[in-house]
Amino acid sequence: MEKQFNVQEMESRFNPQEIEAELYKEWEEAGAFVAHRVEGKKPFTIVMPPPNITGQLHMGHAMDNTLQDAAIRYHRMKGDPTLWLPGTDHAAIATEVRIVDTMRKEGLTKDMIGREAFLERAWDWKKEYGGRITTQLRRMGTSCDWSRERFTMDEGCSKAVREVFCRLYEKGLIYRGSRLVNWCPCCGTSLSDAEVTYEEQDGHFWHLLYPVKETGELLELATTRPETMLGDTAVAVNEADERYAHLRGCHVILPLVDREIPIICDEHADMTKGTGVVKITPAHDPNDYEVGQRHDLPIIRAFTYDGHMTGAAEKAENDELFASGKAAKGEARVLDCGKYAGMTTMEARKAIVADLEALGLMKSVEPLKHEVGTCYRCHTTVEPMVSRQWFVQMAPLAKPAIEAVKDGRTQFVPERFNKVYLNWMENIRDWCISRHLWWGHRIPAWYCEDCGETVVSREDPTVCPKCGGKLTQDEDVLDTWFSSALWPFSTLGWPEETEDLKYFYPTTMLVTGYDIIFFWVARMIFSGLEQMGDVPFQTVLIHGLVRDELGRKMSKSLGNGVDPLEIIDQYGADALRFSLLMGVSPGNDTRYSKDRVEAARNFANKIWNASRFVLMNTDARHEIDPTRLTVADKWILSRFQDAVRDITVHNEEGDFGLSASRIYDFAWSEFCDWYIEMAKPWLLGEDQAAKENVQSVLLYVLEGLLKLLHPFMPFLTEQVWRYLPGSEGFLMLADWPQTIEAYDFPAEEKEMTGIMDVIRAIRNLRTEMNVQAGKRTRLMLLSAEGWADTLAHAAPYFQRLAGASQSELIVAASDVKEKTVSAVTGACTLYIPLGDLVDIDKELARLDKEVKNLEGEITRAEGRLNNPGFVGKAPAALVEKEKEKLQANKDKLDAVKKRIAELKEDK
RNA sequence: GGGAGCAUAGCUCAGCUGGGAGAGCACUUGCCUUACAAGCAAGGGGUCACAGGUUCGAGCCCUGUUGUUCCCACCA
Repeated sequence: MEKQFNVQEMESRFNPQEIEAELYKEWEEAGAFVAHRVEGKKPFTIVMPPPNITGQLHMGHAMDNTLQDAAIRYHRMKGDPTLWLPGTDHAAIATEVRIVDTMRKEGLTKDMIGREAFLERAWDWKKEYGGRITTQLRRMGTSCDWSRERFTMDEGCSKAVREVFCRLYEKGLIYRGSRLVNWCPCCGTSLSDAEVTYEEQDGHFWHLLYPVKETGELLELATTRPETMLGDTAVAVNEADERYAHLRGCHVILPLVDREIPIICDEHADMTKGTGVVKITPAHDPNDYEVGQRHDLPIIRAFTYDGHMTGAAEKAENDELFASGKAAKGEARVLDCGKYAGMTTMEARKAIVADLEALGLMKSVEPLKHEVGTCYRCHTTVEPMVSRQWFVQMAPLAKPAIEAVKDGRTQFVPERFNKVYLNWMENIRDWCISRHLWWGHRIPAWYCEDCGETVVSREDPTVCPKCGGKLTQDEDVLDTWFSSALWPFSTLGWPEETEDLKYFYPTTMLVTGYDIIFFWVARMIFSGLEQMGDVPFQTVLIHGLVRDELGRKMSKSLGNGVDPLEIIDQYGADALRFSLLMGVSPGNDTRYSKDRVEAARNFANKIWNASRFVLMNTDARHEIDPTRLTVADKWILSRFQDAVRDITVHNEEGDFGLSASRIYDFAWSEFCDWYIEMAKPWLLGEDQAAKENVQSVLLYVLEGLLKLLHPFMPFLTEQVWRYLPGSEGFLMLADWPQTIEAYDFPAEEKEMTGIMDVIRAIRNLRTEMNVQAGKRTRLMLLSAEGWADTLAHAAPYFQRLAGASQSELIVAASDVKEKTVSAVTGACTLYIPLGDLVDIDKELARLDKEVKNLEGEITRAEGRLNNPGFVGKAPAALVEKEKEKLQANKDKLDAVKKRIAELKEDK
C-alpha cells in the first residue's frame, strides 16, 4: 500500500471530529464488520440487544455497546470468526403509544382510521425512525455486521414467532383463558407480571362497616380501595378466629348496592391484621381472585377497561354474551354501578366514601403508605382485571431453564446474578402474552363465528375446519418480548436450518444491563432451550446503569439525561467509550461525569502525541537487534509483555474496566513518562545503529500499544496506525499482540527500577533545594554492591531526566570534596554539589528521618522473619522476598549512617 | 417480609483466588524541558463504616451492628 499519511500532517492535538465518520465509512465499505464462517474454528458471537425503534441513543446504549464492541474487536483481532448481529425491536406498546400521540395532534384516533391505516402509519414510522438509532450506533464505532441486521417484525422473525406460537400451542403450553391480569387503563392493554413495577404511594386505609343480615351487627373491615366494594362477592374471616365464630354461614348486606354476600372462612384472612375481616373482590384483586377460585365465588366486574365504573350499557353487553353461551369459563359478570356508572375509579372512590359516611358506615380513615403496582411504560396505576387473554404456561419451560444456569451451561457474570435469575425463574407464574394493541405480531388464532372453534395455524385459514363457518382472527398482538425472546436464533434464520444458525448458535456472550434480566434474558434462555434444545448463550455479562453526576437514574421526566451524541461531538467517541469503561466494575452502576470524559479525552491526546513523537523520529521500520538492546529497551519490552498478559486475561474475563486501567497506566506512566524520555538521548545522538535500534523498540511497543487499545479507542488507534511506517490494512483486522518469551527481562526490570529510584531521588533533592529547573548540576554516585555497571551506563538517563550535567562514579565518600546534598537509594549514595545552597544541619535532619524510617522497616521485617508462624507457613518466595528486603534496608541504613558520620566530620 | 449491592484520599471510584493501600479530578510547589500546558516534575492527604472472629498475616474470608441504594413479594 502506498503510504499516504505523513507525520507532518499530524496536529499537536487529536481531532476526533475530523476522522471518525470517514474511518467508519471505510471500515463498513470494506466489509470489515462482516462475519465469516470458518469451519473448524469456534466463532465468537454476540447478538445485540435490539434497541427500540422509538428510541434515541442514550448512555445505557452507549455503555452496553461499548462493552460489546470491545469484546468483539478483541476477539476479531485474536482471530476468532466473529459475529456481532445488530437489529431493532418493534417495541409494541412504546411505539403504538407514540403513534397514537402524534395522531392525537392531528385530531385522529385509532378507531377513526382503522387497523390497516394505522399499521401503515406504524411502518412509515419504522422506516423513518428505525434507522435513526442505527445511525447513532455507528457514531459510537460499533463494529457490528450490518449486512445481517434484523428487525423483530421482519419476515423471518415473524415466521419464527408464528412457528413458536404454534408449537407451544400444540404442546398445550400456550392457552387462552379468563384470568385476573394486570391491566393498564392508560395503555389500554394487559401487561405481564414483569411489566408491573411497584411504587410507594401515599394512600388511605378506610375502615368500613358492613351490616350482618342475620345478627344486625356491623362488621368492621379495612380497605385501601373502597371503590372496589361494589364488586365484593364475599367477606372472609379466618376459620380459627374465635371473634367471628358465631357468624359462620351468615351474610352481610353490601352497602350502597344492597347485595347479600356470604361470610366465608379462608386462610387469606389474617387474624393479626386489622379486624381480621377482609372483603373479597375477585374481579379486581389478585388475592381475592384466588379466594374466589377456592370458594367458587361469583366474579363481578365494576370497572371498564379504560378506568371507569361500569353502567347499564356494559351490563347489557355482558348479559348478552352470557345469554349466547359464548362467555368463556371464568368470565366476569358486569355490574351496573348505577349512580356511579361512568365515573372514573377515582371519582367513584370519593363518591362512595362520601355516601358511606352519610350512612354512618365509614368508621375511620387513616393515612397509609403502600406499594402500588404501576405500568412500567407510563407509570399509571395498574388495575387488576379479569380478562380473557393468552398465556404461556411457564412451569414446564422454567424447569430446564433453571437447570441450565444451575449446571453452568449459561453463566452470569458477575455470578451473583445467577441468584436473581433463579429466584425469579423458580417463582415464575404464567406469562400473559396478549396485548390489546395493533402494532406487533398478531396472534395467529382464529375463532369460528358459528361453532366457536379456535384455530391456531401456521398458515392463515379461510374457513372453520370443523364446521366450515366464518373465521375471524384474534384482534390482539403479542407481547413485544415474545419476539425478542427468540432473538438469538430467529435472527440466524430459524426455523430454517441455515448455515449461520448451525455455525453461530449457541452464541457466546450476551451483554446487557441487570434491569432486563427478567424481561429478556430469562425468556431467551427458556425459549432457546425449548426451540433449539440448547442455551442461547454461554455467558451473560451484566453491567449496571449509567447514572447522572448526582447518582440519580437518568430519566426523561427528570431531564437529567446526557446525550451521548453531544459528548461525541465535543470529545469524540473514543473518549466517551473509554470513560464508560475505565474504573467501572461488572454489574455495578456508574456515574457519568464530565471529568471522566475529559480524562479519557486527555488520554487519547496523550497517545496521539506519543505516536506523533515516535513517528517524527522514525522514518522507516527496523528490525529489533537483540544484541543492541539497552537496559531501558529491555525494561519497556518486558513491561509490555506484562501488560499484554494482564490485558489479555482481563479481556477474556470480560473485565474491560481493568483492561482499560491497565493500558492507561502502561501507556502513560511507563511508556510515555519513562521510556520515551529515555529514548531521547539515543534519538538525538550520533550513533546511527543505536538510533535505529531505539526506533525499532519505540515502534514495536507503540504498535503493540495501539493494538491493545484498539478495542476501546478504535478511531484514534486506527488513524495512528495509518501513519506507522509499513503498516498495512486496517488495525481492526490486525493480529492481537503475542507475548514473546525472549522479551521477558526480569533482571533488567530490576536494574531499571534501581535507576528510576535514583532519578526520583535526584529530582526530589533538586525540588527540595529549590534548584532552578533549567540548572544542570553535577552528580556523584557511590555505588552499592553490584550496581556500578548499571549506574555507569545510566549516565545519559541522569542527564536527560534528572538535570545532571555529568555523572561520575566515585569509589569512596572521601572523593567528595565539595559541599553536597545527598540521598541514599538501593543502588547508591548520591551526592549533588550545591555549594552555598547546602545547609548541613538540614541535611542531617533529613538523614535522621531516613534512619528512623529504615529502622522501622527493619524492625518490622525482623519481627516478621522471627515469627515462626510466618517463616513456617508463608510461601517460600514471600519469605525470601522479605529477607532480601531486610538486607537491602540494612545496607541502606549503613550507607545513611556512614553519610551522617561524614557530614558530622566535615562540620 | 425475603434477597442483593455499596460503605476505601476532599469528590467519583478501582483494588484478580488474603502477603506492606491505588487512579482520575481537586489541592500545594516549581516548570511553556524541541510529542503533548488536554502537558512535565515534586508533594500533601486514608484507624479501607463499626465491633468481634478465623489466620503467621485481613481492604479482601466468617458473624454481628449501623448507614445507604436496589430487586423481589398477594399483606386487605
